[in-house]
Amino acid sequence: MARAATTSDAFNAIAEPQRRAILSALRGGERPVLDLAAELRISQPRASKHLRVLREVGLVRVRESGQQRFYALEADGLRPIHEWVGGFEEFWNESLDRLNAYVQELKEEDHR
Amino acid sequence: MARAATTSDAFNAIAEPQRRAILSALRGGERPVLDLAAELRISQPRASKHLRVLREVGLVRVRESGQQRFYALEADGLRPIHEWVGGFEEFWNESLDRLNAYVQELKEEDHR
DNA sequence: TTGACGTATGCCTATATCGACATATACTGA
DNA sequence: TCAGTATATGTCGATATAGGCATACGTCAA
Repeated sequence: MARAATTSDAFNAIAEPQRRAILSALRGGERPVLDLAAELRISQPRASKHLRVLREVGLVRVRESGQQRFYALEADGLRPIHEWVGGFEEFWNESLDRLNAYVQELKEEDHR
Repeated sequence: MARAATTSDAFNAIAEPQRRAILSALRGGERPVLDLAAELRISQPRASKHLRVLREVGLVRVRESGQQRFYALEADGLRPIHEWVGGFEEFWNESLDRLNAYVQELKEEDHR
């Protein structure tokens, strides 16, 4: 065996920074491919490939209109991730020690 | 250029199912390596390597005790992910259509 | 019908793991 | 000192992308 397939679920889909950027860009509404490619400053083929991955894991949907394809968020797919991560919420460290350490850091940065 | 480095942030760290399993297992408290390897049914070297990745991105910390190393959750590292994903919360689809479809699914499962 | 435009895909190269194994390192007790 | 236990690491083989480029495909306007 070797490296496991990665493009098969939402966890892997959002592991790619540019794919996260695409999802963020789609928060403003559906967008055609070239539009997204331009905003992310990547080639059109690269955009299409990332969009394909996102589509396959159900994070975006497509609407065809003439020669354009408008991609839109399908945010429900992010929900399982939010829930999984949220399961660790009770372990987030909120102690005063931490807070103090943080404040110290800020101070030291100030003095540089 | 080629495939981007993946082991460098929390998003990538949790893209690996076994690493997610390790984090879940650590919710019960710190555990030595062999213990985790046994629970996940993976080899000790594999466990050590996954733990190294998790440590490098700040999702676990180690406490040395004799010849054992106890790994513990450092859940703060998951927080940025929770926040990023939470940013899409407003787009989650809660329409009645959806809910109805879900109820239908449940009914159909019942009739099988 | 033809040419331009918007997208999707196939091919190729470089690289990053995953997993298995063997082995090095470190600590412990006899 | 020495064997035994718990971990970490290096190496090797297989495989999965990311990116770039060329190109196929479908739509539209002239």
